[in-house]
Parts: sequence; C-alpha cells; structure tokens
Amino acid sequence: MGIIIDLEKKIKENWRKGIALGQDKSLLLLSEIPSFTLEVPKDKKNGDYATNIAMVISKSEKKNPRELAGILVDLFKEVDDSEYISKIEIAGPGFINMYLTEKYLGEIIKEAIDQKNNYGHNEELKGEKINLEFVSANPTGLLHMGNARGAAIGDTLANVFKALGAEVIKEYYINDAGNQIENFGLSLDARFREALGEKGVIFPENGYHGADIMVTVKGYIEKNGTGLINVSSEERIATLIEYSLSEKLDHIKTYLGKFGLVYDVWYRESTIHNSGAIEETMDTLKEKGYLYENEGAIWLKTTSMGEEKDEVMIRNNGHPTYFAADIAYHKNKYDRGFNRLINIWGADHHGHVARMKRAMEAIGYSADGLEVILMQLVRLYKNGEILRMSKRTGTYVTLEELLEEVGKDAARYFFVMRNPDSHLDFDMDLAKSDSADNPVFYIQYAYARISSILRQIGDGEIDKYLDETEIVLGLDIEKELALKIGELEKVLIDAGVRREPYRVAAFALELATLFHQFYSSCRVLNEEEHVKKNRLKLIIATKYTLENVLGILGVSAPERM
RNA sequence: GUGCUAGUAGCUCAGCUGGAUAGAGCAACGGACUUCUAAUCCGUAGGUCGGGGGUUCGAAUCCCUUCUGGCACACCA
Repeated sequence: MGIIIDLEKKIKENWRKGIALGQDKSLLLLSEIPSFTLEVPKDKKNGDYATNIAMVISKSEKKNPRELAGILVDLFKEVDDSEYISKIEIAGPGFINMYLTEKYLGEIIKEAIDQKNNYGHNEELKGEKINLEFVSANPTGLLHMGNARGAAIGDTLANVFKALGAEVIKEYYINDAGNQIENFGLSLDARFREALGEKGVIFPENGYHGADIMVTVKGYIEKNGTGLINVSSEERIATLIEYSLSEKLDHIKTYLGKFGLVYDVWYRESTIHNSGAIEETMDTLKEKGYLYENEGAIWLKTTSMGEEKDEVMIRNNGHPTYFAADIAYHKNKYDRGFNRLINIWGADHHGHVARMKRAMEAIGYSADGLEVILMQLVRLYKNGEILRMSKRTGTYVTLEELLEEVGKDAARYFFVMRNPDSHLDFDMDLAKSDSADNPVFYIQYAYARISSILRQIGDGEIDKYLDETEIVLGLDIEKELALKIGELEKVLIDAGVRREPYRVAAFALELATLFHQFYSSCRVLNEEEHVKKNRLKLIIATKYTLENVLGILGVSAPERM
C-alpha cells in the first residue's frame, strides 16, 4: 500500500480512537462512532486534510460544532501517533483542518523512485477475476469511431484493473452466427455468382451492399478459383462466410493491434450455438418455470422478473434469438471462473442490460457480477463542423482512417478523456495539432522535457544523486508536484473501482500541468548541489509517474519531441 | 406514450456519492524567451449549476415536479 493511502487510513483511524477516548472520559454522549469524511480541501488554505466529524455529531452532542471541534482536537492529539501532522485548526462552520509536515512529501518521491514502473500499483482488486468484453463489432464490416472508443476505454480499464492486482481477460465476442451472418452469406453468394457472370442474381433484401464484400469475393476467386460454383449453395455459402470472416477478423486484429490493443480471447458465437450451450441454458430456464410457448415461439417470462415485456428465446423457425445465445454466453463466462463480467456496449443497447441481469438471476447466476458500461456516441468535428456519422451519407470514419489521420496516441487519449456516458466530441483538427491545446502533446512534452534534463546529466551520473539524504522542497510548486505524484494510487483505485478510466487521463494532464509550471519557475541543472539533488529526485519521480500513467492509457512516452 | 440517460462560464468538460468563496482547458484580452525544449509559463475577464418546490447546520450533489436534448421499446443484433 502506498504512503498516502496508508496515511489517510491512519488519520481516520486516529480520529476514531480519539472519539473512543472521549467516550471513555464521558466527554462525548454518542454510543456509536458515526461515519465522517476525511477529504482534501479544494483550497490549500484549508490545510492538507479536513474532517467534518464535529459537524456530523454536533446535533446529537447538543453542542455547537466549533466548540465540539475543540474537544475533538484535544482528544485526537492525545491518541495521534503519526509523525506527519504539524498543525490542526478549526475553521468555518466547524471543519477541522490538518496540516502535514513536509517530511511525507519526501516520502512520496522516494516511494515513486523506489517502485519505478510499479509505482501506484496496489492490490485493491486482488482476487477479482474479470472478464472484460468490448468492441465485439460484427465482423461483417470495418471498425468505426464508436468501436474505437470502446477499444480505448476497454483497454485502458483492463490496464487499470491489472495495476490494481485483478486478473483480467480481454475478450472479443465474434458474431459469427445467427441472422446477420445468414444474410451476410447470402450477400456473398450473390456477389460471387455475379462475379462469375450470372445474370439476374437476386440480392437479398437486407443484404450487405458495401463495396468491400465485392472486393472480398474477388479476392477469394483470385486465390481459390471458381470451383465453388459447382458445389451446393449451402457449402458455397459456408465456405464464403468462413473465408470472409477470417479476412475481416484479420483486418480487425491488425488495426486493433496498431491501436495498441491485443485481446486474450476471441470467442466465437458459433461455439455457443454448436456446443449445446443454448439448449442447456433453455433446459435450466424451463426447469425453473421461466419458459412458455406462444405462436410457435418459446418465450422467457421476463415480466415475472419486473420487466415490461416477455422476450423470445427460440423463434418459431426454431432458431434461437441473439438474446438466448447471449444468456448462454454469459453463463459460459461465469462457468469459466470469472466472478465479474464487464461489458462495454453502445448506449443503443441499454435496453438489453436489465434483461440480461434478470436472465442471469433466472439461471441462478449473479446479476450484480454482470456490469455494463454504456458508451454514448462519438461526434466528430472537422474544420469546425460536425460530421454526422452515418453509413448512408458516407461520412463514416473507420479506425483505419483515424489511425492514419491522428495517430494512436491522440486517438486513445481523446477517447478515454471523457466519461463514457457523455457524448464525445472528437475534434480531429485538435487531435492532429502539435500545440499546447492538444492534451496529448502537452503531456508528452512534459515527459520529453524531463528526459532532456536527465540526458544532460548522463545515464551513469544520475544514480549519484539518488542517495538517502532527506528531500527538502522549498517552493509551493515543488510541493504541489510532489503531492500530485502521491495521488496516483488513489486515482488508479478510483478509476478502477468506479470503472472510470477518464480519471487517469485527467490525472495525466494535471500532473503535466504542474510539471510545466515547475519547469518554468525552477531550474534543475546549474543549481546548488542540494537543490539540484532534491529537484532531480522530484523530476525522476514525475517521470515514473508519467510513464506509468501513459502506459496505462496506451499512449507512448517519447524521450524527445 | 413508457423507460434509461444527460442539462454547470461563449465552447468542451471536472466537481471526489451532502461541505468552506462552484473549478480546469479552449476561445477573448494583457504580459514573459542572454539560462535545462516558448510544443511552455504568468495575469485579467467570464456563472440564475435548465426552471420551480422540498429535505437540513449546509444542496450543483439527495427527493418531488416541470422543461429541453439523446437513446431504447422486433420472433434484429
């Protein structure tokens, strides 16, 4: 556990001890210790930490908060054995403000330097076995901006979870079965026959009209010839589907790879269909009395679980619905030993969430273990105008184009910097720009500046400065920077526990901002030896912190720019 | 119509599950390079937290109501 978290726990515990002591001495009336906050005040003038304990209990103690605060402070001072608190003040309506000694700032820096690329890591989520499923785009087309956002959020979240000690599997669910694929197959077949000169081919009603599948079909013919025309249409379609899916998947893998994302598991929906998993799940639901038949279809009684309407499981043509397969799939994930299933879905799927949870309960699995992060749409800005993303109008930016245009670093950062449930305005021009307005460059520039200083000292020489002498930071900006470094662990925990990776992106920006401020008012080289030593430690700690954060975000940390 | 979700500075967003004078960045205006990367920094200005009620020591935050966006309500996925 890191020093800051440790310290906060200790302080809180000591307030509790103080209160207990007050009870013993009959100075306080309360019988139970209530919950209270220990927070970092927004305004530095209010100390390093503040607690609202006096205000919380003032009513039941029948004393005014400030008077009570005085009593509490005396009690706290009696029990406090930490060496870090230098001053306590009572302020405002009854806040108790604590000021820390500067010794702990040095401890933070030391911790960062010692732990290097593990700095900030901890065991908050140790024991969690997380299956994180995201993107899972249909392999019948190209990845678009929405998929890219999911990819960035998912991969970052996975990195955060790992930093918190969880076991994480990144999984891609391949929709290679069901209606869509049947349609896809018919479209491929139509294109195939057309390509061989057949006249009057009827193109399926809901077929895939994209030009890309013609290219795929032509590619198949170039490699494998036209022999397929002589086999049964079933076999032909199956072959074309398999060929096409594998081509599309290779393409998807390639570009996700360029995006810095490597999956652990690619799970095929057809596995669920072919393994008997759906039948098994249906049997379970039937046994528990959740199924009934109507108009030739088999329905799930979701209404009995509080949903608005029942859902079809098996259509009257005998084929299971996507929902039925999805239930079996999620059951399968649990059966693989995960205790937490986290899915990242587009907001247009939100109606599916409650149903899935109810279905998990119905088959006797945990509904709470299934979590869904919903993402709002991405709005694309170019040349100051909104590009409506639409396949129809052709304003449709693929991951491929995005990577080409703005690069991996900017793309990943931009997708992660906002909360998933707010619409993301993606400014292509800004993402491309090499200026301070572009947060990615701003952060990377901080890293490059540190690297530049260290380069001038020389690799072999740096260790000379990293001795055990106590670190003394004289200026406010130095202290603020050290404090920010100390926040890393809390930020990672927050980001992981709340599933909000944007916190990591925001932290990176704050850290870079403080560094740039430091840089413009403090010199490192050509300073007196002890100042140089202190500041060097400070910037090395900053460097590791930046490195760790950028690593989690999947953004590169350039030594030079 | 029903449900979910959002509404905070001109723009894009924070606001740590109820705390102190609501914060950043951009845009605007004014400054700073003989010194480790000016791709940077400093300063100024900018607010009816969509509106209205309620809960309490205290509300952007919780409850009710209302308005305005977005999305979902298939034997599609």
